[in-house]
Amino acid sequence: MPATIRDVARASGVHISTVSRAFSAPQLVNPETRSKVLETAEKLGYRPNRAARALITGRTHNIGLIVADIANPFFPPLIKAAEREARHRDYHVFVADSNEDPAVEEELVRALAKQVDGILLVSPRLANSVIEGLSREVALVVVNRQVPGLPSVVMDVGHGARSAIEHLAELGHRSIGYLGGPRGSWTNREIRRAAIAAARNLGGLGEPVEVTALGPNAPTGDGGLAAAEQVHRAGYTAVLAYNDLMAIGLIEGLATLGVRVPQEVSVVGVDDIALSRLTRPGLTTVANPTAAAGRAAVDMLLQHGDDRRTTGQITLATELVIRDSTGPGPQGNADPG
Amino acid sequence: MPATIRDVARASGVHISTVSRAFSAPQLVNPETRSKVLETAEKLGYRPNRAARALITGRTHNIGLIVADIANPFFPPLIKAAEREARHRDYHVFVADSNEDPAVEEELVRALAKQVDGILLVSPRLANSVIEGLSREVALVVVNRQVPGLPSVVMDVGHGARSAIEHLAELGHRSIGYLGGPRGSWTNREIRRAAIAAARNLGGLGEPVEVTALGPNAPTGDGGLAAAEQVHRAGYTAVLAYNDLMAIGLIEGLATLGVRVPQEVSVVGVDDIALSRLTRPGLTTVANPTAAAGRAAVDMLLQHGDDRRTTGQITLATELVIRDSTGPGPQGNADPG
DNA sequence: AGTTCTGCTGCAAACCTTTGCAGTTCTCCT
DNA sequence: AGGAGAACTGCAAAGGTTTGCAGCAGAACT
Repeated sequence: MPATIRDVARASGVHISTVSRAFSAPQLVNPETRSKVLETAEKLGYRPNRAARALITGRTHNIGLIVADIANPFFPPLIKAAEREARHRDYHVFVADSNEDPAVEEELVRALAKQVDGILLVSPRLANSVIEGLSREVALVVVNRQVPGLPSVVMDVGHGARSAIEHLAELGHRSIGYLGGPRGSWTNREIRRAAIAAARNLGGLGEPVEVTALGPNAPTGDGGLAAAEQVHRAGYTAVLAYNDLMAIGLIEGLATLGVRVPQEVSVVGVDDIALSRLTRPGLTTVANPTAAAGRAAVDMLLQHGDDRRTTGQITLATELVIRDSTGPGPQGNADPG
Repeated sequence: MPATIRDVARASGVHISTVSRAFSAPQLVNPETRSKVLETAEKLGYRPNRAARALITGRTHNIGLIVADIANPFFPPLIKAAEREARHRDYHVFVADSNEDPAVEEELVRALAKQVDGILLVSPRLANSVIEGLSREVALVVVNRQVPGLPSVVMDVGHGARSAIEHLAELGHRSIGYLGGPRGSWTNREIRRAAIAAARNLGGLGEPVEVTALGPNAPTGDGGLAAAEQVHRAGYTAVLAYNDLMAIGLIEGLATLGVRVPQEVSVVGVDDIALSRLTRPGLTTVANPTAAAGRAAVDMLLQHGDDRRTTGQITLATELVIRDSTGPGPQGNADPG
C-alpha cells in the first residue's frame, strides 16, 4: 500500500536509482530532476523504507539506550538530551529499562544489537567482563562506568563525594553514614571509595572524621525510607546518600521518626534531580551534568563513524550544591578553617 | 562478520529455508533437524537479521511510544508496563519525547511510522484532526485522549475530579481553584469540565461551591511553584491541580509564602506518582492506573493483528487517595452529611 | 503392488533500497 | 573538427530473510 521507490520512479519518469540518489546523494543528480523527483515523492507520500536501507547499508540509524530504571528521575534528562542529539543527526533512540536486573540488561543488549548501530549502556549493573563480551557483538558506549578498553562517559562523582564530606566536616560532623546504592553500580563504589578516602584525609589534619558505609539498598525513595531507622539507630549526625531519591526518602523516614533535618541530622544527596529544589528542606546535593553526559555519549557513539573501538574516556565535572538539608554538626558551629 | 542464515545452513547441512523454518515455523520441521540447526546457530552466534525479516514480512516487531515529557514521573510507570507487555510478545518499544510540543510530536510520528508496526500516542498535544490524519499512515492507539474512530485508552479523570471536589466540599471548602495544565491536553479539559460540573451539582443541594479554573500552566513542579502567588492572592481555600507534580510545586510555593498546607489551603493532585507518598504533607490525589493503561494500549495495538481500525475505547477507573494535604475548610469542620 | 497421503525439505522469487560501473549527452579545449 | 572531460542517468547485483510451490521418501491404505 505505501508508495515505494519504484512508484516514485515510474511517476516521475526516471530510474529508481535516480530517485534513490535524489534522497541520499543530492549532489549527484541534476537539480531539476531532483526537484521533480522530490515533488512526486511528496505527492505520493513516499518515505524510504528503513528496513530495506538498513539491509544494504548495514546501518539502521537507530541507537539503543538502556537504563537501569526509567522511573528514576536521574535518567530522563539524560535520555532527553541523547534523543535530541540523536535526532539532530537523523538517528532515533530506542529506550529500554532493565529494572535494575543484570540478566534483563544482558538480554536487552542482545535483543537490541541487531537493530541498532550501537548501544548506550547507562549505569549498567553487569560485570565488566560481560560488558566486554557484549562489546564484540555491538558498538557500545558505557555511561556511569569505566570499562577498560571501552569508550565511556562518567561524572566525577569521586570529586563530588569528596566535596560533600568536606562540607559536612566543615560543619562539624564527625560521624557520617554513606547510604549505599545498588549492587553492581560503579558509581556506588566510586562514591563510597572517595567518601571514605576523604574522611581519612581530613582525619590526618584535624579531628578524626569517620564515614561508615551502609547497603546495598534499592536506589529509590523507598530504599531511603526503609533505611531511616537504621541510620537513626547508628547515630550518624550526617548522611551522604547514593542519590537524591534515597536522600529524599531518608528525610521523610527520619521525619516520621521525629528526627528533624538538618537540625538533628544533615543529609546530602547526589544527582541534583529537578525535585531536589522543590522539597523542604531543599536538598544539598552533588549536581551531575546528566544532559551533557547524554549528548557526549551519543557523540562518541556516532562520531567515529566506523573506526570502532575508540577508547575515549570522558569525565564530566560535578559540583556540590548547598541548600537547606545540611547544617551545623553536634560539635558546635563550623570551625573557621 | 555476523553469522547469517546461510552460514548456519551450510554448517548444519540443510537449506536456508529449513533454518528459517526452524526458527519461525517449528512445527514444519523435523524435531531432530530442528535441534541440530538450533545447535549450530547457537554455536555460530546467529541472530536473525530483523531488517531483512521486516523487509519481507512487513512487520518490524517494534512499536513506538510517544510521550509529552519523559521527565514527568507520570509516564515512566506507563512506559515500563508497555515495554514489559511488548517484550513479552517479542516486540520492542521505541520511546520518544515531544517536549510538550505538538510540532515535534507530529514529526516524531512521521519519522517513526516507517520503522514500527504501530504507535502509542500518550497524552498527545496535537489536534484531533491531525491525529486522524496521521492514523492513516500508521496504526495508532491514543492514550489519555479520545479521538473519534481511533482506539484509545483513557483514565476516568472525570470521575476522579468529581470525587476530589466532593471531598473538598465535604471538608467545608467553598472556593476552589483548578490549577490547569497544558494547552492541548484532553485530560486537562476533562478534569476542568468535571470539576466545574461537580461544583454546580453540589451547589444545587446545599451551599454553593465555586470552582475557578486557572491556566494554562506548564505541567511541572515549576509550573505549580510559579502559580503559588496567584493562588494565594485569589484566596481559594482549596486547589485541585492538573497533576501531582504541579500540586507538589504549588505546596512548596505556598510554603515559601508562609501559607501552610493543609491548615490554610488544601491541595489535591492527580496521578498518584510514587513521590506523592513521600512528600510532606503526603499528597491527597486521584490515583491513575498508569501501568494498566500501558499494558492495555499495547494489547490493543497488537491484539487485532491486521484488522486495523478497531475502534475500542477503554476507560480505566481512577480512585481518590486521601492523605494529608487536605483538611477542613474555613467554614468549620466537615458537615456530617 | 499400486495408490494416496503425510511429513519433511529444497527451490526460487520477492521484499526495497543502495551503489559500482558503464553509458549517454553535452561542454569546452586545442 | 576532433577529443577529453564533466555531468548526469541507467543497469543490475547485492543484502538476509520468508514463503508458496514442488519434490521426495516412506507409511498406510486398498
